[in-house]
Amino acid sequence: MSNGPEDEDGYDFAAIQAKWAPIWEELEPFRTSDPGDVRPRKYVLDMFPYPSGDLHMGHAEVYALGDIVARYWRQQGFNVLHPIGWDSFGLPAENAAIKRGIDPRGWTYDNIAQQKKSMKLYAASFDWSRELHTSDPEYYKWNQWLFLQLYKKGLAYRKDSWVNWDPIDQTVLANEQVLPDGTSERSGAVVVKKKLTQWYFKITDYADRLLDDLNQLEGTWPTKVLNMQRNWIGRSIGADVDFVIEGREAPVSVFTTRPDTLHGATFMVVAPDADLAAELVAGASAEVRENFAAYLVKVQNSTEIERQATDREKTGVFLERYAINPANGERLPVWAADYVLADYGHGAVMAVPAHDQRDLDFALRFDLPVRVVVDTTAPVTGVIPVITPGMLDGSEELPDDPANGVDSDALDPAKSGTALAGEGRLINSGALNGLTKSNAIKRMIEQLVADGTGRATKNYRLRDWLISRQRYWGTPIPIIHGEDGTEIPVPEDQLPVLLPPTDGLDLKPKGTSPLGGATDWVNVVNPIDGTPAKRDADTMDTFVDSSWYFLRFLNPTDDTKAFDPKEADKWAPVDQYVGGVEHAILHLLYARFITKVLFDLGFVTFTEPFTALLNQGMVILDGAKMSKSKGNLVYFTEEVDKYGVDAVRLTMAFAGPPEDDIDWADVSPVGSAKFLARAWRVARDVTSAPDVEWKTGDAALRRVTHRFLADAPSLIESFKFNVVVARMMELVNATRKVIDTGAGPADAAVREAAEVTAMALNLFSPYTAEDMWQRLGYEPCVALAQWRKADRSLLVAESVTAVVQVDGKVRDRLEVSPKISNDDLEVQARASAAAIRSIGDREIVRVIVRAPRMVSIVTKPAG
RNA sequence: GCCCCCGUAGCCCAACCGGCAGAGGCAGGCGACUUAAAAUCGUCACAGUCUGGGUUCGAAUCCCAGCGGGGGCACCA
Repeated sequence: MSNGPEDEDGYDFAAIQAKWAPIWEELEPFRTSDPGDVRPRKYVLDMFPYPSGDLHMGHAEVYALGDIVARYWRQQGFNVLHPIGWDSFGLPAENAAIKRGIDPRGWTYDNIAQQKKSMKLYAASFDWSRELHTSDPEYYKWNQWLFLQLYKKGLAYRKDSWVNWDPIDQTVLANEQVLPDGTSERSGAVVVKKKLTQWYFKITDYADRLLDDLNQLEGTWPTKVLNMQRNWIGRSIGADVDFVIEGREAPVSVFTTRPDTLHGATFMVVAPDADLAAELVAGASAEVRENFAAYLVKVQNSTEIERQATDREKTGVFLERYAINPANGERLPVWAADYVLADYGHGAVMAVPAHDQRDLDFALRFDLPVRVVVDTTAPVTGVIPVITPGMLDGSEELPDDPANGVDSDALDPAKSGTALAGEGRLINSGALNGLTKSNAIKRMIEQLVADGTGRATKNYRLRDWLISRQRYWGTPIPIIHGEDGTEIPVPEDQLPVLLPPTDGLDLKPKGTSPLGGATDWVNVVNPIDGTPAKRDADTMDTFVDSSWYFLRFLNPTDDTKAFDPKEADKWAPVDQYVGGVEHAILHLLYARFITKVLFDLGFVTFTEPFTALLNQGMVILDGAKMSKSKGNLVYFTEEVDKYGVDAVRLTMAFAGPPEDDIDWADVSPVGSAKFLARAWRVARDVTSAPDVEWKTGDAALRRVTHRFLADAPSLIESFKFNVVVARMMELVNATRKVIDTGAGPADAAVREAAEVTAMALNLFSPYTAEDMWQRLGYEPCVALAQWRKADRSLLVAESVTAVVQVDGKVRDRLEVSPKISNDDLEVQARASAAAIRSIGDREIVRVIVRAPRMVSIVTKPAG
């Protein structure tokens, strides 16, 4: 679509863009720096982009939506901080550099230049004076500072552990970077396990707070994200139970969420890759040791995909050892099996096959006993009589277990193959018999505590955050390793530890960090005793960079501190964060964690970084995610060239609720462009002067205008951007009508409507809005014009339609005054001929009146 | 397996606290302007809200069950 051969005074988006971009560049209307500004503050933040090339349609969406919010608050009289920067460390730059034999710096900063150009054209209302790049030493110096703060607190530590290994990128991955199908989020390679010494942040120390503080965000974060985070942290409440192992001094603890079923434990299982398994098998026969060794090799060579296939047959090896059940003294055989995870709980479980499907599958496979200890039929069938509270607290006798008349075979897990996971009452469990599940859990924990063989405890699905990467293009870890293996943190006054130049370095993935090859850089002198020492050659996960960038925007050029706590007090936390749902877990969880650490260290006074969150959906095409490989890409620059910035932005807002995906095949940038032209022509056609008295204008149009002024703010605040656009269209349509077939272009209400349209359009399509504003006789910038208050007297309609229902069906409509009383309305409704007709000879039993909208007459059915 | 979200015209989507199912757009039909077309302007809606129950004077909206679609987590004890 193009503007075509228009009359000389037609709408031309290209000309308008070319006209206003340099003027805004000059005026810098969105710079936020005046310390004397007394307006209330809002910090609106859009997730910063990774510069992987030019902007794409996803960027077009997020920056369109974030800008609506930022511009809105400015018009509402707030001092708005809306910064932008680049998340510019990371693997794609390095991979591109390797492929083309160039420096990742060049690639990265070229892309940033390209994106910046597009972003400026896109006219998001950013404060460009605060622009930052995480790959600048001025930024990553403070990543290193942050690392040292965590290190001092014992929250950054090194451990030797099984890690996720990406065989293509030749680097470790955080759990969060392994996709559900067991492949790498980055390279797509099948992730394997490898034992390596790596740096971790102790996020698990914060698991409870990260979980519990989500409640504070209820209502301002999407429910979906809150649930995803809760799921990810995955807190389980249960108990640790200590089992004595024959021939071993220290008991072995297991974690269980079902301590009530302890009497039903018939064996124990340890993770084959846990140290405990190796220790226990050491005392076994040569044959078993051999079997175990072979099994372990098999387990370690299996991929995440293989391991996670839930329907695969259970495997395991008996270790020829026995554990003693602390509840009843029974001897339980100890097995090693890979359905038990080494890094969850204690890497060992008590197996209760009757009430856990995995344990049952294993028991049936290896012919181990199955003992039912919860009668799951009890509450359902009433086989056990009603249990009174007195019975539960022990003051009354519990009834015997009669369990007769029940088809025991169908319920026997050993025969049915289905574990009994449901509620029920305890049997075969000594003192617990007759108790419900929850009471039995309580009672059992009390008993374990009394015996000193167990305690209530919690476990988390969340693991510590693995932050080291064996790659070049990231923040060097500020640690020096002494010859004797000691870790020496680089003194803060020696930061930043600069990345060495790439000259002479082999960036190709080879399993160890390329920085190790920078001999001059790696080899240093131990700052404590002057002996030879080596720098840590790993770099940090780039999620460290983005976990605190919102604070750096407050004083991005300060080289004396990461951020200014006074500025943080003023601006932070972020009032409105806007970004893609793909960051619902990783980035948001890390940023929340780091914020809590900074709070504990006294650097900030808040515990959650993002007060409100808007997650926009994805831009897709024909129902499918856009991707290069599928060849269904829509290009940002093409769309912007074809339809104009304003039309693309408006389309993003109008497509539907922001959290829904936008199928670019379903929406119409052409339609958006047509609407913009239509709105623009309204402003062009206005012939009255700016000082015309609005009151003299067409009353009906004024009502439309003021209803819009009254409704739009709450719609914007609840992110119903699509509805606001629809309402703008309604306003423009109404104005057009008055110009063409009503009071005409000189009417004051036409000017008022056009001005309001320009102000509102500024949120979505700033170029068109600015041009309209100027044509209406005002100086730039419309973005700084304050939102007008609706005139309340114009909000009341002259008359409203009241409906008359008889037995729930609409039978008549009455035009009434909006101020009509319930009584008057009822009188009118009872007098309605249509109502009387449909009532017939039936008796009216009830009349419900909701003036001025509705009267409901209820009759008694005839006969 | 566990948790969450969504089903309204051909399509994208509205509908405040339960109160006239339609605000807006796309596609389409018709008309005006035009020699004609484009552009522009105007005009046109029996979809009864996925299905079945329930609550209610009244249900797209609340409750239950089911069907369909989407998302997150998952051998996490």
